[in-house]
Amino acid sequence: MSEPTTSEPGTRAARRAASAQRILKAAQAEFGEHGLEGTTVRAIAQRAGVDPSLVIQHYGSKSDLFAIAVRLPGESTGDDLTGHLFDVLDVRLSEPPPETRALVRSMLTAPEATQAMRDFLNERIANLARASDRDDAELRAALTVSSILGLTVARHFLKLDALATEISGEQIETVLRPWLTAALGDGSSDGGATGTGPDA
Amino acid sequence: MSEPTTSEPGTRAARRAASAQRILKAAQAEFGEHGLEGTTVRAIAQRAGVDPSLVIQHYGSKSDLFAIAVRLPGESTGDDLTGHLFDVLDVRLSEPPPETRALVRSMLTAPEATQAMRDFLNERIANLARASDRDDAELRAALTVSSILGLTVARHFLKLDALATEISGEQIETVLRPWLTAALGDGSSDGGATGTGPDA
DNA sequence: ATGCTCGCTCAACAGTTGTAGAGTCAAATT
DNA sequence: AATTTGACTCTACAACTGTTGAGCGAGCAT
Repeated sequence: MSEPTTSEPGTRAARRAASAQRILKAAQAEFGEHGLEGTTVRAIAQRAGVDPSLVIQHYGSKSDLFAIAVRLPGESTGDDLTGHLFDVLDVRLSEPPPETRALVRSMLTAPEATQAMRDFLNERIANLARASDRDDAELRAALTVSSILGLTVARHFLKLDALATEISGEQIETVLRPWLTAALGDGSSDGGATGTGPDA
Repeated sequence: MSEPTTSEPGTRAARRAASAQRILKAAQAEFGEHGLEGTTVRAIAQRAGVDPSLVIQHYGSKSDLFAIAVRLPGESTGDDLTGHLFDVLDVRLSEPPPETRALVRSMLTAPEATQAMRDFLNERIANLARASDRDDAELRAALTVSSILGLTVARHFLKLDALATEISGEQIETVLRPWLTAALGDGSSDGGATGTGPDA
């Protein structure tokens, strides 16, 4: 009686949206652990506590769900994507968000993920290179971004001993940041360590 | 009449060995392109020009074949493994060997490959760190190795624009090597460059 | 030449996969 | 209260997976 008719979030449509979200979260987690090919629709459904066919009903297909779970960028300039890899570096390196985990996990085996990662990193490199006037700026930017990628993989996916989750923290940033900034701006044969002057 | 009895490589056993090798090469190529889960025994067989069941007859199972195709190190100190990742850096960065491709491709999705990669890189880091006396030597070694890993992934698997196969060559090494050596030996806040003394 | 050996293929199976369609039951509408 | 809606589950299917065992046919020893 109290509420109008159609599209107001009441109980049935809200529950449906909640289901969709639960499925999406489950999918991100599962994709992030086992990759696109490694995760089954049934596993996602079980994790979300629903029937496998409901997953399809909601998202059309496993591939579509993956694309959404990973937020494949269309061709945007990357406004909210500016973080994605770099807040893993800039802010603090604790744990990558689920979407990033899902994307990185599949980037070597799923063509869609490879393409998405390639696009993302290419753009990131171009942005970085644009800030420098060196002639090898692009190569240096690529090396920088590659290093960050390697660090993410080594730390959060391979879980190397020296980069264990608890051991490091911001110690990594302390060592890495001047390294990277030097690599971007400073030449190899040039003399001065002209970094931004990090605290001792 | 001319030849003895049993194990001399004549025509039938030699052909068998040749088949085994052809299967192995096909497996490495296929694993290197699509990863462990992404490649089917049938695809390997077709590439080798044999029946799928022969693949199993030769190598027992798909997992066993993968382990051999990737040469999972048991616990050895890594004598011939010293190359594997570093000759991709040191010698010249053209194309990783098939075994490396197969291993890297699956390292994020196949637990066996993850473990193998982890072991390999951990040991590599330990070796590198042992050559320095800094207290953060291990962390710096890990960062160095991670960078190389990231570069390999970005260049040969993601095929980033700025690291395209033809564009770079040894230019990458020119830029990267002093960068890495500096990162290993030289501190950001410390004054003295007490490293091994890079040329130029 | 004859019988045996054995590298290889054929056919098949049991399990798993993504996905479609019919059916169910509670909630919303009248 | 009766009816319709629609979110969800059940059942099923066709395709594909790794793997097995029987059988074929060429190479070997006698």
